Amino acid sequence: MDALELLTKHDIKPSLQRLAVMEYMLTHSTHPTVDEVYNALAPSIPTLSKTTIYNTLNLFEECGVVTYLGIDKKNARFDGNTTQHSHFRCNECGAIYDIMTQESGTVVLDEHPELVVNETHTYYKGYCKTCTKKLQPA
Amino acid sequence: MDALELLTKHDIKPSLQRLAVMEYMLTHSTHPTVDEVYNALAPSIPTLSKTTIYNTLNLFEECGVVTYLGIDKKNARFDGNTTQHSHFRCNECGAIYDIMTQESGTVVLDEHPELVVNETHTYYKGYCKTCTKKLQPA
DNA sequence: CTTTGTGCAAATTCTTTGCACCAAA
DNA sequence: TTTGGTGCAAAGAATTTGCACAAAG
Repeated sequence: MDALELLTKHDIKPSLQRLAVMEYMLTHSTHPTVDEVYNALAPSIPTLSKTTIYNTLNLFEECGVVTYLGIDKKNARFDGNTTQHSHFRCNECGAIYDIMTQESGTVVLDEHPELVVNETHTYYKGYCKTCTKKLQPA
Repeated sequence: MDALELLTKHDIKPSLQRLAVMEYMLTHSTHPTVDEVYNALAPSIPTLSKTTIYNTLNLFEECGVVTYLGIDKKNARFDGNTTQHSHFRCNECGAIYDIMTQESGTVVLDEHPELVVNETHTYYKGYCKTCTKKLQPA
């Protein structure tokens, strides 16, 4: 599904800026911050403002077309891939990897059947291959 | 294990302030923010500064005696319970519940055996009993 | 003494808000 | 026109930093 279809499907009016942000999110699985999206798009949209990136990503998140990631203590990160998967973050270099996980249907918490679960987020933290080597040289 | 033992075991010098913060974290499973800890302790330690709470909680987190929770978009939250469990956050009222989960030993990600996993964080988001009722009255 | 923790104030960073202007229906 | 999006500048909030003083060994 391309950017235009996705926005239309969610009743989001497809402005130039919104299409550009959506397109960027769909083609970059880097879990970018607001700044990263802004810096990537600003050259091609000279009048672009960071406020618009905030507006747009917040709107997208409310509509469920991107996901907010709380994995990074400093900045908000967003993921354009809303299919079921989890994330690994390297404590050393900060790189974030996608980890594929099984689709699981409706989640019911055994001990808390009264809690209605809409989203499940799983974050792994540790060290990536490069940083493991760097920190424990042969 | 009490606050003093815990700090000593991690080679953290047990100042008055640090003991008070650790004690608070051990006796309040409310996943408090820096502000909440500060407001709770300030009356009994009149000279207390918020900087000290930041210093202390950051130190504790580095030493692994408290856990940082990225579940709340606005503020950093901390958990004095470092045993294996996950969290549920109500999208409506913001309440955070502990969800007990099975102890699982060393985690190895099937498709990424090269990633060394130190921590696994699972967050559920949805609606708690009270808010479910409120939003869908009989 | 010497090291280390504390706490004030200032600085930084991230994010939101108010408002005027622009664009599209 | 009227509605809604954009973007600037300012405000707001959370967190960090620099530095002087205090405390403990």
